[in-house]
Amino acid sequence: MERTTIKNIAEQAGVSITTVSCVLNGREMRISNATKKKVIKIANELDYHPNQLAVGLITKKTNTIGLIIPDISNTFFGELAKGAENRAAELGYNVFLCNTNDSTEKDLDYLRALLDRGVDGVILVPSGRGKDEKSPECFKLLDSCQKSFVILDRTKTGDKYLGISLDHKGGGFIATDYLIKNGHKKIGCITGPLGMLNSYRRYQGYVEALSKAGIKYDDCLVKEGNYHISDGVELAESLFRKKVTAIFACNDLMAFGVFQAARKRGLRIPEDLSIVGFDDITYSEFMEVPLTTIRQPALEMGKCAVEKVVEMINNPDYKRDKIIFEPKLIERNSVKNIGGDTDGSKERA
Amino acid sequence: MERTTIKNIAEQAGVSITTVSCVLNGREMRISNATKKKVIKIANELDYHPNQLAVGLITKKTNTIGLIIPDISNTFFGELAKGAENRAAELGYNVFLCNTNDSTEKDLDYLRALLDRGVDGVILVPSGRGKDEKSPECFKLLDSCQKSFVILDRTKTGDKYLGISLDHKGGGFIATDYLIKNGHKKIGCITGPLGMLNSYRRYQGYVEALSKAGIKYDDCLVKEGNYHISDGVELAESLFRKKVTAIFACNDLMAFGVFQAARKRGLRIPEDLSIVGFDDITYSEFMEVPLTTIRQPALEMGKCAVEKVVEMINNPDYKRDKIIFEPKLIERNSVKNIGGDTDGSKERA
DNA sequence: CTGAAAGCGCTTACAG
DNA sequence: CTGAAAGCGCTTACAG
Repeated sequence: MERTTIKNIAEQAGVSITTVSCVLNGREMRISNATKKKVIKIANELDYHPNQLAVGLITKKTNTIGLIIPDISNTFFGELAKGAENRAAELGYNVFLCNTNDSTEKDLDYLRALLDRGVDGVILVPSGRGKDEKSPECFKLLDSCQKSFVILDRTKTGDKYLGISLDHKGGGFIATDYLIKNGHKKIGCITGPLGMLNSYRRYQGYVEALSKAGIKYDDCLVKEGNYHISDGVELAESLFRKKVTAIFACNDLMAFGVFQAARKRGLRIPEDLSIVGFDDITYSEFMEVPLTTIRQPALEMGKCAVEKVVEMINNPDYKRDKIIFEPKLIERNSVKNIGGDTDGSKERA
Repeated sequence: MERTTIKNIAEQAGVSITTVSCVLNGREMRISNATKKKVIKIANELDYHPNQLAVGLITKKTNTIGLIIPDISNTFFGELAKGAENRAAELGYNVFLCNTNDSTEKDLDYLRALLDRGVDGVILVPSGRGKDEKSPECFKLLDSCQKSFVILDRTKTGDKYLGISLDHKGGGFIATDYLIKNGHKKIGCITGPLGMLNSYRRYQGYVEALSKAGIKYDDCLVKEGNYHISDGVELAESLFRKKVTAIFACNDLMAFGVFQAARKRGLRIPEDLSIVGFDDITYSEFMEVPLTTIRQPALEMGKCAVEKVVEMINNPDYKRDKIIFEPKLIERNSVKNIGGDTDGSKERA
């Protein structure tokens, strides 16, 4: 069963391939209704589907988008990808998924591969920790390749690209401020890698909330992690020793780690320790004590990313603005009011 | 900056495109070292990368694999996808990710799209609940399209395809048997949709373990869910009323739901209720009480799937066997020994 | 050692 | 209303 081609149809219909192509593509050349019907009928009978390689080669349009992501098994990125993929399908695009394991070298390799495959646009969640070897090359290629692309989540400050991200600083602020409003003064912070801008911004939000409340910043209360559960476990330990009453974990995974460390130490949450996370991944709601956290709308962000690339594809001089999603506090049960002002407070547990 | 083509190189080098193609592809035609070097040098200077659409069109090989999956944001599938994607990259393949939201119609649409794009093989995790409208069409197409493919996870019994899955019945047996060995006799079971073979098999394992232990099967103790956390919450309630001492939840997500329902009811785990899950997703280890569960090696299964398609691609008459991964009991803290025999028991909490 | 030619499956001016 | 021809960017016999 070879695939049927336009040529097969032409032969059976006794017309030229030009005619077949035209009726199948609805070209306006007033083709007689008779041959039009005949061609369509035969095409259906033969279950004709155009070879997209050939179409792409000639039209320079593949209806294909590349999605480069650090770790698809990470729930946050998984939702980003899902949002993107679903929206792409709605808009008639297929997506190439590229998993980089946070290696900028793979960013570059994949970008090349995508370009070689003629994708119409690419969505990039850049790998790495800030000072990456291949990152500059990757962006250079992006600049020169004339393709539509958007930087998702891990945008750079002041860059000239269409970037989609969250107000991470605002998120860090809200999280810390909420803790402060609940009477906490000795607040630990487990950050992500500070070389990554988003991590740094969350940390800045923490600093700013402290400062605004007139609480003296203490560097000993800040620990740099790497967004893994294990970091939460380890770094929480040293924070416990400093007698913090609350911890702002810069992602939910590390917050889970804190839960675990607390359990081991016999600390009850939120009675003995309050926690706020960041991301609001699906599982946060189902932890032993449902986690209060800052929500990132991952699904919508992924969706937005493909909408933007597609807009750029259809309109090459589309304005490359920045799209900043709003962080949102999701109040659950991991924070205890230990005597702050009443607004924003919440008694439970 | 147009992409450089083979023609550009040929012009600059003053040779034919045939020559360029040959040296770049290492064809054995004893091309003089001089022109060989010249061509390569120019190709590098111009940063030449072959247009894969053209290559694919002519060679009928795209080094591309389609991966059709029900829900990429589900941790289990996310890991499957990650394993697949990483291994594909190692083997020189790019993957098209297709997210079906468990719709067989999308299975079919995507399969068509993949075929139109000339993928060399496809990995399918079929959608649906058993009695699906589009499922037969999808398999018919798979049969007739002459492509290498493997059915992953949701294999059908007795089908003639290369299927990769787990011994689900064995897993259900191990889970239930473990509960029995820990002295439980009144064991509830929250199943997946029984129209899905894998779900049914897990349930069969439960039935078999009961029977082997001489415990009378009670249909009131079995509730059919849909693998969502919410199912766990709801169905656990009715099981509590039946006074079960243990619950086998047929996936970890529903086990999380049971945790939540138990919490609401003031039931302690494992003191008042023992639970065993299925899948061993990342988060299970970090629940309030680390979940005892049956592990599915998702990463390896994804990896295996691409290895098999690639083998089939390279060797069209590759034997289409079945690959069955072994389920493995992961003992953690959600089961209490209430007086069973000592082997397999575990005192904690 | 090298090139002209055909062709992969399509689209699109252009000419009847 | 319809078709011959050129061409997308490549590969591969085939002929020198």
